[in-house]
Amino acid sequence: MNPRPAHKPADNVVSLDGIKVACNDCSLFQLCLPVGIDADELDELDGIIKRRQPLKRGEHLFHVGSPFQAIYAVRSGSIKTYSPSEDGYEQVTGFHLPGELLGLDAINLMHHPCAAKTLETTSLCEIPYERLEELSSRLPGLQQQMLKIMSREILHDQSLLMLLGKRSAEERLAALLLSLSNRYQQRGFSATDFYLSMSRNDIGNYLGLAVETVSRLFTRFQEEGLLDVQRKHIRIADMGRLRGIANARPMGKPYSSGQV
Amino acid sequence: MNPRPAHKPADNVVSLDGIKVACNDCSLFQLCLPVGIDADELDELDGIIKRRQPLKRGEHLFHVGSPFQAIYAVRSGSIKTYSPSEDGYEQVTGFHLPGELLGLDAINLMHHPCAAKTLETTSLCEIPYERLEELSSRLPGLQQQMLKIMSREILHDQSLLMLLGKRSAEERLAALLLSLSNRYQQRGFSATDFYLSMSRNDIGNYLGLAVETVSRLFTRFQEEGLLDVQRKHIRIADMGRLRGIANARPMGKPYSSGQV
DNA sequence: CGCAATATTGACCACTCTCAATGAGGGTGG
DNA sequence: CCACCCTCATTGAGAGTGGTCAATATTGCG
Repeated sequence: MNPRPAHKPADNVVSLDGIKVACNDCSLFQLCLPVGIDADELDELDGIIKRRQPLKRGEHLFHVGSPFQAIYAVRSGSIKTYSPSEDGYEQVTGFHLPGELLGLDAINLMHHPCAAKTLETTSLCEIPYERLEELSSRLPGLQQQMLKIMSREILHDQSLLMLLGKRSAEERLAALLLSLSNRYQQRGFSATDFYLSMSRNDIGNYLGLAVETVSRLFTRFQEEGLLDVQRKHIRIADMGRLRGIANARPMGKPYSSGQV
Repeated sequence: MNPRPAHKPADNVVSLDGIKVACNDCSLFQLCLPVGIDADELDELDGIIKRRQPLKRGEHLFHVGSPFQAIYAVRSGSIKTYSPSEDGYEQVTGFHLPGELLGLDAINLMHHPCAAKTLETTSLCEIPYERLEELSSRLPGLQQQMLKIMSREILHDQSLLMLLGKRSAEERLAALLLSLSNRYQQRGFSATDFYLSMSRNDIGNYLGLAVETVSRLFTRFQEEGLLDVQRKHIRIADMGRLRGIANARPMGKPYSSGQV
């Protein structure tokens, strides 16, 4: 598994060696990789997965309120999820890179609480939820795995909460860049060199910052030698210092959690 | 189900009519109430639930890193969950009222990513996860219900994200008060009259605000005739206007989500 | 080549944080 | 039963981060 030199748009098809082809092909290692699923079961899972035609940039995978029929795994490209409130105001709730799942937040009410839109040309796998449910009721390993993935999602949201609640603007941006870096690296891409498929606007929205602030931060980081920024192409020049910023002690007082 | 006049500390034992006693007793209607579980199955579920002795204010239910063995349902009292990072800095991630579950975020890694601490005398039910897993592999209805609950948790976190990312201080506090109001009302307590079991410090931390800001907001809301505040005792005097504040258009620009 | 969308940069200002002091409860011990 | 202490809550004054508004670049696309 030699890292590609850089992640470029439309160049980010996942491949993971040592994992069953079927699963691999579909970026479903989140469901399959961990323990608890054997070869036969994997074939079964593979059987219910549909490959979809790639979506072009800016197309919607689903809208708010769409009936929930399937969860999706990104094969290549990237997707943003966002929940529009009234009047065109939105909150971007996540960016989904190859190998990552989306749609889990729809299980509760059986319709999508957020919309999903491609940030570039994107291909996906579709996993019909009904059949997944049926399958997982027969395969305890799969069921456990589902719960774990959901749980991980909760964890992710909670770390984001920490980010929005207690971090300064530069800490937030640093954290996002490191998150993307890690996630690309996990998929076999370069950790220091990648393209941002999302706009500055999306980044600002996601991090709870104004676009202008994001822009200023990118230039500042560049000036300070942390990054090489060329529009959407990012090179992390000083990973160590970037980590230092992202992991800085949150603002606010040390907060002694109370009495007793 | 006649609403109690006000929720007071140690007065908030849940009771829901029309639901099986066993389940009712244990505030587990989240697992049982919705479709998909019949009487026999409910007895089985009831069988694995343990009642615990009440915890006193300030006691921990679990710490960060504690091995995950059970999920918990609050019967009476209230609990805060928080994830300490290094050096005593914390992020309060949630307040859990009677009838609500906690511990779901531990399923992924099998240890608790956050700590749970009682805000007052609190009694709980304990549901051993191993046995719940085993049971839910036999009862498809229960399994579905588990997924739904997890999914709801994700939803909840996402609305919090919106709150922290795009809302002004007063919108955040208004939203929290309304959330508590709704949750108390759902459990049969007064929607306009309740006690805050958490400190101003906890509130500020949860909402990403300084304690002083929270305090100032309470006095301002009082002056404006929205609330009657007497320390921890809150009476919502103008529910309509409070809703107006909480649902105000988020700050920032209307955000036209991009091209295409 | 020109328009439209996106990004960058600057000036100004407001919201909220920080620091600091005071006030109010709640518990403990004399 | 009251004095004392400790924690929590409130209030004020000042400062700073990040938002708003506005003008200018840059890019991409038809």
